[in-house]
Amino acid sequence: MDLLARDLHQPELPVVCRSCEARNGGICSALKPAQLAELSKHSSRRKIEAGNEFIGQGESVSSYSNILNGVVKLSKVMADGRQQIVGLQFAPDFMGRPFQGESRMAAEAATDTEICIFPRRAIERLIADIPELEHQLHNQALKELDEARDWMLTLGRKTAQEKVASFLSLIASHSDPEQQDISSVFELPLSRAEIADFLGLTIETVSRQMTKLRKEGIIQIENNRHVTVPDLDRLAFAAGND
Amino acid sequence: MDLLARDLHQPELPVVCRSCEARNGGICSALKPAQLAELSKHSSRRKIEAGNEFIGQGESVSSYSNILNGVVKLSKVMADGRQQIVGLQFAPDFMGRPFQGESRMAAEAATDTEICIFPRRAIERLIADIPELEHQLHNQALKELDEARDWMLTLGRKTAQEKVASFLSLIASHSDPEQQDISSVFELPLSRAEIADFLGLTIETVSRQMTKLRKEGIIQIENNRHVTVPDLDRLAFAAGND
DNA sequence: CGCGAAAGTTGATGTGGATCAATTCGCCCT
DNA sequence: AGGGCGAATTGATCCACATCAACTTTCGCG
Repeated sequence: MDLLARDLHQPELPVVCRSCEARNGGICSALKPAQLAELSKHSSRRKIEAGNEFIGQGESVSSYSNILNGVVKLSKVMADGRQQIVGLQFAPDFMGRPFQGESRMAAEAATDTEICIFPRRAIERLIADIPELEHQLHNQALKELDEARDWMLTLGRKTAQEKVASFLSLIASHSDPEQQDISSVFELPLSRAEIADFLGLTIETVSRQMTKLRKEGIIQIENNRHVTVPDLDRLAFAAGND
Repeated sequence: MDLLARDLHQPELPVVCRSCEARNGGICSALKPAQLAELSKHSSRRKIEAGNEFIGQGESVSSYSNILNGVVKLSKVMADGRQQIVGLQFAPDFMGRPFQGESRMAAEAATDTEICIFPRRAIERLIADIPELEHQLHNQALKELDEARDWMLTLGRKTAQEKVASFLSLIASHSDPEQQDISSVFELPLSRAEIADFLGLTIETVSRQMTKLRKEGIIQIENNRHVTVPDLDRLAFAAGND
């Protein structure tokens, strides 16, 4: 990685993953400065353009990474091409899982994304030394498990309308501008096709339900991607969350 | 727990959770004998009849437990009664999650079940002392996460036929009689209604698809619950796994 | 600025699974 | 064995979402 050298010579980046430290939940926040400095010798920062797959399904994993910004989608594909997105990861999530040789799904940048890459070995050595690090990863796994199970309810039991509203709620809850309690404005990180793959629907049904929500005044959409939600409670209601 | 005293006085149970030790993955297998003896002072064994809910959705969790035998279903319910089973747990899975006050779903015994209960405090104290224990729980969480994501593909993208076949494959893979590679015989741990809630279908559709699989010779069913699969590969094929 | 491709929308029609409605089966109880 | 009841099956019909097809919007690019 030639990016490594560059990062280390920028004075404004004294340690790699300063970004992680700044946010809660990043893997680096469990490390002491000395450990962080050690880790930073082996890590590098990388930009990935929207649409680029960086871990293929069934591929072996030789590195792990923190997401610094952007959205990453995790997906599974069946032999005949049917696809299901099984998770979305936002900064500062940690990706790749220690002590497991190969990925059981594909990871692809949904938006332009920056990640901080750690070689597999370095991470596994650190985990052996620092119990707090495993605790942190364990918590992230539990968080992802909760999200996956919530989504199972959505996939199995909700109507198309509720699914689309649930998706919009999910994205709204991850749009950083400090949790507007009532309203929210954000850019959709996914295309209609990707939303369909996340919700177990077709593009057309997603489009129709978005139009319906728009006509009911629950959302406004500009340029396909820019969404305004005037009343998050109404959206949550449409999503079936009481 | 009056059961506690009883267990401690049975000479054939010198430490609680002997059963866990015997199987791989139980929480006790990470403990040294001394730690196990200590833990056993606070733990107790309990039988739960099929159909009994023992952790309600939104209830606070004051104990954790190992499943010794039987099948436990984890489910979520919407306000209007729609239900989704989000996971099945088999022995020797660990249930309840440390450091998290309340359960986000209900746990109910699907079959008659025996569990070994540990008070919340005892477990959390042990975890602080024994990194290996957290490693073990982390691994279980990752396993459950994989299962949840596999099931998301099933819920979102498979047909009713494939869903039912996927379910039967899942149960077959957990029926202990030493992994018959080609064929398998087992009792269904769930009723048709529960299978429907697991698959995001209705009772009638589950029944029709079972009939169809039966008529195609992929399975045989006796007395509603007793299933014979002469060729597991054919079943896997019907489940959409290539 | 205007062309072209990709993405999204909208409409018409088809269909897999839901819903409604009888039976039939399996099991407990005496 | 027989009666009663919940669970499961089977059939008829319906409808939410898929599919197929045409059209429109957005956006990159010379």
